[in-house]
Amino acid sequence: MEASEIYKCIADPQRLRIINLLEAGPLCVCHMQEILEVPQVKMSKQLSSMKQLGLLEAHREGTWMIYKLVDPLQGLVTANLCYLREATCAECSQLQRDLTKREKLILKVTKIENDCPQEVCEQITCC
Amino acid sequence: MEASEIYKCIADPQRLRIINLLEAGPLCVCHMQEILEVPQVKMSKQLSSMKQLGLLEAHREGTWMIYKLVDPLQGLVTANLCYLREATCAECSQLQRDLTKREKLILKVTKIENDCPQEVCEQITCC
DNA sequence: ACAGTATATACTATAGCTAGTATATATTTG
DNA sequence: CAAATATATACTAGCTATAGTATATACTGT
Repeated sequence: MEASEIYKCIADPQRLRIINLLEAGPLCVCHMQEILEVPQVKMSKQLSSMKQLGLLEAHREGTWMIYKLVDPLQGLVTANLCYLREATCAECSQLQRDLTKREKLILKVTKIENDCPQEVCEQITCC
Repeated sequence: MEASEIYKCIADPQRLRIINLLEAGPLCVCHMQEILEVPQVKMSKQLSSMKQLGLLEAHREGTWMIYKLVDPLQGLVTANLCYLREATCAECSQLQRDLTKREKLILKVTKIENDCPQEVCEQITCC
């Protein structure tokens, strides 16, 4: 994976937000969709292109597809995420807001609705 | 300047090479052209788009246009350059080779031909 | 087997990017 | 002012990326 491919990927704010979310833990498509508020088809296409690129991997759990960052994640991506989370710009604060939204969503689906893949729910109990 | 604009800029290997070169000191168009071996029109267009974006600034010295990175350079750009210069990938070693080529070219135009803008030549004597 | 939910793919239209050719501008030198 | 050098811009064609709509697939529960 060349640096330029990674930059092209994170040059799209939406894709950067996806990486930011997944860096905090695996998620299924519908939850990412709810957090980022994008149409299903767009989310699905972005995820599949990022998987193709080698940044993400996915597995099925029932009807859910759970995506996560490849491990170990490219150092270049990590370095940029770290930088952006500390920085002050419109995009950067969006990333923070997404993480907050993620926390709330996981709590909701875990404790109230119990409508959540195992792998995602477990994040709450173990963190 | 948003992060995504910066990423879109450095997602082009050619533009990244330009930034890499200029981070080492100001250069005129024809010298960058010689180092990167690209047609004049391409070089000129890329430089002007990067100037428009706010990453570069230029001034004229005779028939030469001297470009340099804005000072202070966006931290995000600096951080990525540092990372890439240490990393091992095709693009990264190209950056190193460009810097070497730059050294040689400046030495040549300064000492032998004396065909070099003042600002560029001075880099050799003062470093 | 059927209905419902979650996700992916095919297809199309369109917008944005890039390269290339030709031409223009700015400056210096004779 | 003419010629030479360095750089920029206008215009065009081709390519790539993106969004949207419709449809398909995979799985679960009844």
